[in-house]
Amino acid sequence: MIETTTAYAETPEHATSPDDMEATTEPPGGFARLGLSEPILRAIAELGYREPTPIQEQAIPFVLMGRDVLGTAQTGTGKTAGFTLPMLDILTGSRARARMPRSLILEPTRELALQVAENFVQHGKYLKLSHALIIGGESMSDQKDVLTRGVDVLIATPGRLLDMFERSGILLSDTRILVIDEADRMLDMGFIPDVERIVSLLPATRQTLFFSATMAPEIRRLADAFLRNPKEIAVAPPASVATTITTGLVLVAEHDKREALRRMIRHEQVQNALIFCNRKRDVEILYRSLMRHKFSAGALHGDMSQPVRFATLDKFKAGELKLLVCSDVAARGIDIGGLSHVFNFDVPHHPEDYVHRIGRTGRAGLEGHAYMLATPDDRVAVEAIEKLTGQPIPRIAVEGLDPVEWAAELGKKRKPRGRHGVPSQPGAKARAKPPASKRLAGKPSAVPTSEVTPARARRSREDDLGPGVLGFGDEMPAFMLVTARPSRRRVRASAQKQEKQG
DNA sequence: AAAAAAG
Repeated sequence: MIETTTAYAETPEHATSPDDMEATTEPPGGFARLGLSEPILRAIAELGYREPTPIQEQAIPFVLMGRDVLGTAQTGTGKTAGFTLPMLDILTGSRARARMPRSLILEPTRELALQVAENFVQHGKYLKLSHALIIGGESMSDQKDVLTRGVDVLIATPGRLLDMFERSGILLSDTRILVIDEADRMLDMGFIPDVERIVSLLPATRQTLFFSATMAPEIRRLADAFLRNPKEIAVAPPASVATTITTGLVLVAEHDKREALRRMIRHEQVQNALIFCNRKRDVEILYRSLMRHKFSAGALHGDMSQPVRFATLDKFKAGELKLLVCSDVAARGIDIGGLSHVFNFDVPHHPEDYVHRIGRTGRAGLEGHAYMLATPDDRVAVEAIEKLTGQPIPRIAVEGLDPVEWAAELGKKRKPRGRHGVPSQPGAKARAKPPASKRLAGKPSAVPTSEVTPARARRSREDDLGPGVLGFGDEMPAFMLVTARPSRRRVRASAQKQEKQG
């Protein structure tokens, strides 16, 4: 791997300003002004925090006052410290009783829960507070043991928390601080009934902090139900694309996607990148493909075991992995410092997901890059994204790939599939021909057949399926490799089927 | 259309 060595404009001596000197020895003035106590100021000074971010500046004093807070903010705005720091301050001084956590933080994903827990450990370094992480996929008895000893802060995903409650492992009657984080995502994922149930188990007299990246009407209704006279705080307009992110869109044929991605990765100065796929199985396929091509890559999606999920994320954060192929499990919240690139290998179906995905880069004022691959079928989804963000995504070209154009409007529909994702057998005659609209459209074929050489097609398939169609060796009949469009998928599917059987 | 979270 070739590392680009940058000539630094400043020598280390020049970089050490009086400001830096002061910050390492004394609490940062900005945070002290917010009313945080000395042990917390010391911890955050050691972490290198200088000045509070806007959300911290606005939220911390009100949380310390015991007010409810309704915050519109995404991760990367310093939101987490905005609630952990004052919570630590409030909780310090008295002790937790067995199985009666004094505060509860609800997170939509396990990775986010872990991240918040790490924040508590760092920020509470000089305090004697305990926490428990209550999430699925890991030993319940270990989690129970911690709870029995008594915890000040419980950080949980809703499913496991309720499970634990039903098994009488937890009493929530003394939980006087509640944080609902990433409320919009909880809503998207259908967790709201669980959240409502959990809230009903908490005392009515409590302090509630409610955060969401957007404040859609449904979210606001929830906030109204959970909060009392909240202080409202907003720091980032929803659905905006930060100006520090360079975006680009590559229109490419389906079978060229992996090749296009590899070329982009090699061409760009990629420090570390998230690569999003829409489906878990595509995460696996792309991950294996990148490994075969000797990239430093890992994979992350919700069907992987929890220890592997955390271990992979750790490695990626530590820089041991350069690329992380992932599903939308990583689209929101996960805070990875200095991510240079986000690649959307698939166009997300929900335009908001695009905003969340690319929001993983271009953070903390650093330059970010967000490139997306689109196939001719993705036109509608791309237009929806551009409409939402109000910014067209500049079209960029990747050298050496077949030029393609958007599919005709009526041709965008996917062919219905038979059971198990395998197209119905040829007997279903309606499917043997392209839709009439396509034949009549008069557009040039998206991929000129003459340019799809058997070698190219074979390479593409091998990338996908390993050895290719079994039984033909290198003498595979040309018709199986390049024919009219509708059959390509069928050939692949049958090859896949053959491989499974053989 | 699919992802996440309780197994």
